Amino acid sequence: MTEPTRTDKRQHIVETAYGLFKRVGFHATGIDRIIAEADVAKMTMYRHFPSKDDLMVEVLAYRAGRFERQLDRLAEQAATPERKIGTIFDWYGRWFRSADFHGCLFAHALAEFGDPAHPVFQAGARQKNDLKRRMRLILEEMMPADEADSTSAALLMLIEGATLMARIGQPDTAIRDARKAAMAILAAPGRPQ
Amino acid sequence: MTEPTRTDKRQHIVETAYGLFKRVGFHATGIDRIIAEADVAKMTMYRHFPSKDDLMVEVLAYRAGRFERQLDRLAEQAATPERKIGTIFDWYGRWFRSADFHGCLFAHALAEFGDPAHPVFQAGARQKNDLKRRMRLILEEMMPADEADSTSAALLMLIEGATLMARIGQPDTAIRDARKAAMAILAAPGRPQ
DNA sequence: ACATAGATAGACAGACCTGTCTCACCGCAA
DNA sequence: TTGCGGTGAGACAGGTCTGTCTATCTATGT
Repeated sequence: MTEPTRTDKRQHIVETAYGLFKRVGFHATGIDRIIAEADVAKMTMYRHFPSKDDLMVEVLAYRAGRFERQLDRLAEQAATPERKIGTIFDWYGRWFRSADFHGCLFAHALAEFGDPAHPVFQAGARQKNDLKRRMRLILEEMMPADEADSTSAALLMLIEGATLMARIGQPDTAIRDARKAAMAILAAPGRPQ
Repeated sequence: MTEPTRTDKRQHIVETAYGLFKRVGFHATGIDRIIAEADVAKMTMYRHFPSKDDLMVEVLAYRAGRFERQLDRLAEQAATPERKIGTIFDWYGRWFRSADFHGCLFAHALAEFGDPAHPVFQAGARQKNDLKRRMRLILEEMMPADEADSTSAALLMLIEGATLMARIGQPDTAIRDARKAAMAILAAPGRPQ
């Protein structure tokens, strides 16, 4: 606790920017609005983050970390691989129904920044690859590695598609249909254990 | 052919803007850049489109129309419902591999415009609902209506997720895994015909 | 009490945004 | 040749963008 204020302010800026990027968008959110809502000086923000790009990357990293920790906690409560996958779909179902659901910030980052070399694009892509890897590792407990790879890809696609469908109006049917499809994929022939 | 120039210019502006929105993004593309690339006067653009919002909606409508016509043409060449669904996945596979693939413009519109009341958001949502309906009508030829509804939702999710995965670097595995998952869903138990 | 170091508020610069307006130009009819 | 409707280019207005800078305030150590 040598410099509590510095850390608090930094985190406060990140969380405020997160809320704005989520609700308004990356390009559509200006620095002035972030500092006004966070109630900090512009120089305070620019001391912590050299540019808006850096702030966006930091917001995405913060969000990704929180997401990973929540899934870790849920996974350790689940006994079987099937249940671990189930808890991920559970998480998404609750998220879709939450009051401040505005779609996936990482998908939005990929949409707004078309250049694959841009750090914001890469931060978005990283979270998708991380989630796929998480599911692949779970699936490798119950199927061969190559099958786990393609199956984790399919589950990720269902999740991303469901997030988009939830965004355009049907959160309940989106998670229900995604879960149903996931069950069908996991019970696919060739691995009828 | 009473006013060929007017129509040509209008269409030329739409197509130029389409390329820029696709490559650069909606917010990141300025009016000045559109008119420069289309080589028209600013007033010419504003005579055809009262605002940038109107232009964006028109671009999305143009793109949606072209997409629908392509799928119509492919569908009428396919005999069975399974093959009709297959041609849709074929179309996406070719698109993912095309040189100017930059992800789904409709999904990007949803990402950039968070307000569901915004006409650009609605144009994006409309294309997703239209594609789901198209697949639902095909599926109703081979399964009960309620099942066709949830199955078409699942297929749409796979397609949207595959588009996202193709965007972050694996177009070939994305379409292959999506198609494999789609087969598993269509062959799901309870309808083993 | 005083010095110092860091944080703050807000003005400012320069670029870019959307959208408007003016004025020159061009083809065509009489 | 003269008049006219429509199109062209580009200046302009007013606002917003990111990022910098300066001057003031605050807190702390001695």
